[in-house]
Amino acid sequence: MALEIPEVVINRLPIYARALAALAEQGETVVSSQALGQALDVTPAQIRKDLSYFGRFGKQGRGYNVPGLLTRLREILGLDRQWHVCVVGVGRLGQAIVEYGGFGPQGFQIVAAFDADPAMVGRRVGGITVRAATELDGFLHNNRVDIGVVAVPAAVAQQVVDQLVKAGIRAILNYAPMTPHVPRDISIRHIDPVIAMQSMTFYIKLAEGGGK
Amino acid sequence: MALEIPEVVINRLPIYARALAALAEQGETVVSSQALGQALDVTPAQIRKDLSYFGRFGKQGRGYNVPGLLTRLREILGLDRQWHVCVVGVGRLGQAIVEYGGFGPQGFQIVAAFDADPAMVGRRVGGITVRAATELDGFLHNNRVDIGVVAVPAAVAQQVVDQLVKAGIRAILNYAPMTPHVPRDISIRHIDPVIAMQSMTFYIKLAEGGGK
DNA sequence: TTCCGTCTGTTACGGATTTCACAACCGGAG
DNA sequence: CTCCGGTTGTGAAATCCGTAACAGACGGAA
Ligand SMILES: NC(=O)c1ccc[n+]([C@@H]2O[C@H](COP(=O)([O-])OP(=O)(O)OC[C@H]3O[C@@H](n4cnc5c(N)ncnc54)[C@H](O)[C@@H]3O)[C@@H](O)[C@H]2O)c1
Ligand SMILES: NC(=O)c1ccc[n+]([C@@H]2O[C@H](COP(=O)([O-])OP(=O)(O)OC[C@H]3O[C@@H](n4cnc5c(N)ncnc54)[C@H](O)[C@@H]3O)[C@@H](O)[C@H]2O)c1
Repeated sequence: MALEIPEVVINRLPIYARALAALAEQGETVVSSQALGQALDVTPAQIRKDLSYFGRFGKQGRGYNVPGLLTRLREILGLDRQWHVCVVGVGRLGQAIVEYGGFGPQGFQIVAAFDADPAMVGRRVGGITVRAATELDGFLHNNRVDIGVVAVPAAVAQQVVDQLVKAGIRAILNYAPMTPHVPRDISIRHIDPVIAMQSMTFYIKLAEGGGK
Repeated sequence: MALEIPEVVINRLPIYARALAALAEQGETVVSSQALGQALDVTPAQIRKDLSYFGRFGKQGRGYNVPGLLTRLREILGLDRQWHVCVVGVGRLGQAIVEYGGFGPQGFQIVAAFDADPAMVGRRVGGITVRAATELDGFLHNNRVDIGVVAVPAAVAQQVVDQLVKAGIRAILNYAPMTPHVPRDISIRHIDPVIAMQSMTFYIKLAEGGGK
């Protein structure tokens, strides 16, 4: 609406929302920025400033209304709708993703899965039927799909991403161990446990004494 | 050695290393910061600055020696050693992690897996035998384990993290959808596809026109 | 050897992000 | 009704980070 909102702020909002959901489940009705910050290892000022980009949700002397703030955050992030997701690559990882029960309850509905391997096509995985990779373009043009999950080998990931982008996908979740190129107006996030570990080893080594 | 190196810089190094490994495999022997930056969607200045924290690895007029820089980065990150990893929680996700062939070649050896479910204990998964969760403490005290992977339900994740930390683990890769509390000298990274999607929806919504 | 185009390492700058600090505010106690 | 402990929202200050720019170095051409 008004300001340009820093991307780091947007990236923190889902964390806040998740914590608020947990508090709501415990029956908490109000929370201060201090209490929330303590739970999330974030400074209270950070939380207040982040939220202030979007409005004034708290009450001085009290804190924030838990269900109220949760609802607002969900509106801001667009989590009050259903999002359509497709998965490309139904190998080991792709199957695990399709079968994972954690997306649906959060509003991310897996509406299709594609694989290039004829042996995979037609099989039912986690309630949906695997389609041929050749059907990808057609499907995306005839159905609204918001987010594409890329779970193919790195060697073909760029090609798959290009297909998704050309077909009008707005966001990509990439599991392949490479950095695909996407236009600036497409969101992309990477999930890579190896990369995550490889930055932690630096600090382990440092703690051991920097040297050997 | 000298300066305090920003964590963002450390987090980018594995990405550089991965790209260099790909170039090396293609037989490339030199690369400029410009070329590398183009491949990774990072500015050349960023790459040069990042590397300059650690030394002078390039040659003016030429660029960087690919295998040489890769070797140096691997040394800096500690990727020239073998790291011992344990997995806690061998459910769907934990099994997929243990069976995933992508860790070993990168020097991350899964040396043990633990589960609280008696039905799971004793089974062989991906070449290792699942141990009882009660053995966790003992195992960690008798064996060097560098990194713990947490793949248990969110409700018990904090408890598992506490156990790992108390037993002297230095780094944790957390797959549970919550933010466990860890001491400042322990590294932790989170992998959560739902959170990743939940920040992208903000931008999809924005692109659709901010409104509806 | 000299010249030229290229590319690094580094410093200086500016923008982005976080932290600080406090006025304004809230609701309850007395 | 007033006071008080507690907490927000927010500018200003401080810090962190990325970008720009250029001197100096390199290798090849001639
Ligand atoms: N980030 C993670 O946590 C993680 C974990 C495991 C694997 N991975 C990565 O995910 C990817 C898949 O891993 P995996 O273990 O499932 O591999 P896999 O070989 O089991 O599965 C890959 C699947 O992609 C299919 N495929 C190939 N080309 C395709 C195309 N053009 N269109 C559609 N489908 C195509 C193959 O037929 C296969 O079924 C790899 O890049 C791997 O490195 C990531
Ligand atoms: N980040 C992701 O990509 C991703 C994907 C799927 C699941 N998850 C998360 O990972 C976790 C595991 O998911 P899942 O689908 O494998 O669930 P799951 O129920 O199949 O497996 C959980 C396992 O943990 C074991 N366990 C429970 N308490 C334990 C303890 N104290 N010590 C050791 N083991 C214990 C259980 O016996 C079970 O085998 C969940 O928190 C889930 O939300 C994350």
